Amino acid sequence: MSLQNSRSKADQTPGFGHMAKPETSFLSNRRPVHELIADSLRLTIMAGHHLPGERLNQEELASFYGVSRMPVREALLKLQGEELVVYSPRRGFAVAELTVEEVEDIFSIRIMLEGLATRLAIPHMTVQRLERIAENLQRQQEFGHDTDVRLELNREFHGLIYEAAKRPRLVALTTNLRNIVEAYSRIYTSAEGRAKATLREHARIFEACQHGDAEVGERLAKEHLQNIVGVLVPELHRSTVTKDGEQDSAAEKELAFADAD
Amino acid sequence: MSLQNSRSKADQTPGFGHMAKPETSFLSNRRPVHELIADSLRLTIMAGHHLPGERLNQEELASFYGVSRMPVREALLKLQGEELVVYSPRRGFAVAELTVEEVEDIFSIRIMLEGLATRLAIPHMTVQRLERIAENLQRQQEFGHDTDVRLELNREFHGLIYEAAKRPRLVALTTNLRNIVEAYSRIYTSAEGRAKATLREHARIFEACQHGDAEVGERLAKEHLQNIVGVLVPELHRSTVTKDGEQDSAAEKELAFADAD
DNA sequence: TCCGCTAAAATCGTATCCAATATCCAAAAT
DNA sequence: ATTTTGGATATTGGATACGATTTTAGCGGA
Repeated sequence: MSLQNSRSKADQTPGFGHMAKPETSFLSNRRPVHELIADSLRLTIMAGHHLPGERLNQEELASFYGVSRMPVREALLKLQGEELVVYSPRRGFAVAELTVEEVEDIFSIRIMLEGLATRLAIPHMTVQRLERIAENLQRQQEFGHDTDVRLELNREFHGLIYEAAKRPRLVALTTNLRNIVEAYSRIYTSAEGRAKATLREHARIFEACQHGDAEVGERLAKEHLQNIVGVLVPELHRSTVTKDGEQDSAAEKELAFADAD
Repeated sequence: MSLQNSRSKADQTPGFGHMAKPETSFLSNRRPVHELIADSLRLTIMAGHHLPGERLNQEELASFYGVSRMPVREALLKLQGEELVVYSPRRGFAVAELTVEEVEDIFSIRIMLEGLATRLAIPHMTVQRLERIAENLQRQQEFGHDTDVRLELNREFHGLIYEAAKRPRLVALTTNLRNIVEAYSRIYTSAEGRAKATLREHARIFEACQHGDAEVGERLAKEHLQNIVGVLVPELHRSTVTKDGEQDSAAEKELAFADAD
């Protein structure tokens, strides 16, 4: 399991604007414990530290975080709303498990929404934003060896673009959809040569942003995601379907995830 | 506040398939209390019985439902994940309040997603499903006078179509987006002559389903939603912006919602 | 191997308690 | 008359303890 995590970049409380709090070291923070736990759990699930299907024992989590069960339950409920965990009465919570079809489903939605977001964003590009994106691309080249860092930079890259669209709901949705499939995307990012291809595709999207060409940007963004599905889906099929067409055991699934890291 | 509500048609627990429970009269049900409360609150918010921005007092809700505060808080957390309520630390929960821009944002997403869902659904239409849709249309003509019933039938109509697309995630997303703007849609549905226009548009979408014409169906579904925004957005502007360009007070907003019912 | 039974564990909810923080209203000051 | 301040009150966030119910796991036997 992950260590205590205090970075709240992934903070997506949709409601009131209440920020500018001096961030402290986890349990001494002003934010409610259930939010900190929700954020931490979200990140560990996205990072694949909790495997899909894994049961989430409330007592265990409570003692791990050093809190009572109540804020843990609250955090889990919130994550249920985000569809990162599933809930079954009297059986509790488990990390959401996606079929290959659901992954495809979600990606096809992402293709539409992120294509739209890119197209809407490009006309609003400022010099400052382009600089920040360029700097992100630089870091992608430098530090893209570690999967965790690469995915983090990836989120930031697309986030910087989509933000410019000035469509908070659209951005929130794409973020959520990305979160849901993030654990599965790790399989893709470790695939042969895809890291380099991703970098190339990002660079071309950036060029479209520079040139202000919204149509091209949209097309490239869509193709980018399409390429990911194209590699990811066969890989998922390969790692979750045995010769007799049955699902893998949890152990084999764990293996598939382990070698993706 | 609304009475205790036991219809769980809008039940959209995304996780495990755990249905087929004999529905009883609210608190004597087997389902966890926090789920029942979440469902009830979701419906009352969608019905506009809790106005946007209204604070949701936990103690009050607990005593209203005759339970302790814990399941109420859990229900609120879940609804926060669905973006039907917003949360602010130490201040609690309030019904989510959308700006006109956010309503437009959400509708433009709905147009894409529901257009896609309609197109994908039409090739999978069965005779049984077409019959059910036809029967729904019949009821729309008969019982469409009451806004609540009309919106319920509306949900069912589109739900029946989208279901056929066999894309559970896509359907779940459209359902959620619809839920979020439902309270605001009430303003639209009460607008002059829109009820009849909606019926006509539904009938034409149904014809496209019958003829198996996916492209036409998609176009009609999109136009249908576009027509709704076209009426709704000016109406929202009219009812939330004063002559000097400032926001209305809560009292005036309540009025605007009241005459929409 | 496959049942069926029992024991252990986990969930769900109540009740109660307390600290921290908002909220509200009245008094004071500008 | 409006704004500011102060303090009482209400509400939230969380701990803790307890009980009821339900899963789950283990184990012995056919």
